[in-house]
Amino acid sequence: MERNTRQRDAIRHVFETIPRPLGPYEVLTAARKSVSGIGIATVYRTINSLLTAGWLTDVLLPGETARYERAGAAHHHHFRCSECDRVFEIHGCPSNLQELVPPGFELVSHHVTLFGRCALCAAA
Amino acid sequence: MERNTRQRDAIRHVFETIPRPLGPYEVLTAARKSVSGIGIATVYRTINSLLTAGWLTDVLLPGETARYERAGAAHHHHFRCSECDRVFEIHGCPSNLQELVPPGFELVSHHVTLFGRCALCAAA
DNA sequence: ATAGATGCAAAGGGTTTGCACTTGA
DNA sequence: TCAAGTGCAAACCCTTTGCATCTAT
Repeated sequence: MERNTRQRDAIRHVFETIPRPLGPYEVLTAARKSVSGIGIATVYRTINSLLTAGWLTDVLLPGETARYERAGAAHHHHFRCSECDRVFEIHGCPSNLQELVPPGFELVSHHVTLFGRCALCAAA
Repeated sequence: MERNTRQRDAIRHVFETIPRPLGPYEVLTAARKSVSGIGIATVYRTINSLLTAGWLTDVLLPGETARYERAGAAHHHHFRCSECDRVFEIHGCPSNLQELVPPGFELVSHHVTLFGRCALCAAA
């Protein structure tokens, strides 16, 4: 991540503009609006640099390929709408995780995903 | 899943014998002990039939490929040891999940994975 | 000028599928 | 017997990599 290129600007712009976790092909499609010839390999390479640089974090939902979002937000989890497939941030954590840990086990971190219908889909 | 074959017996036997979530290649390796010529395609096809039949369920951990275990156990979650990579069942659920759900959203199900060190690795 | 970045295509993992052969009922 | 099941290889999807070319600096 040493040079500024049109491609990297475009990819960063995508993440700065769309406020939800994005997969590589979503990033590609959005970035092509600024740099039409950009390739998927560049998207992957840039995502990986931005991860290493701490500018992005990965959002790993069970059974799905990785999505990415801007790093820096407070610790949070995700709600995935099974109707529209969008992923939303949720704030706060389950309170009694330590109680679930078997004796002798050491809890380091946790991952929570909620599934259901988002407000828009539930209203419809 | 209409006929009983040596291959299917072997695969069912693997799941009945090894009491933890297994990936397709782990199943292949274990099944080859009974049926040496069994192929990976048969493992995948059989796993998918057993899923459909409700005899297996999938265990999806964030950022990993699917594992499978015998269906029928009570609702549970998993603890993954980051040292030995084994996956353990944990019992009980976080109690206040509903409080995390944004207004208007409808919670249908949830997924929790805990990470850390298992009792054996923590003791070492 | 030149090392870093890009685009393409090929190569890798994991999973599925087409097809001829085998086998359980 | 003969349709269901199997094994192999090819095909797919997602991701990474090799390489010739391009481009910020």
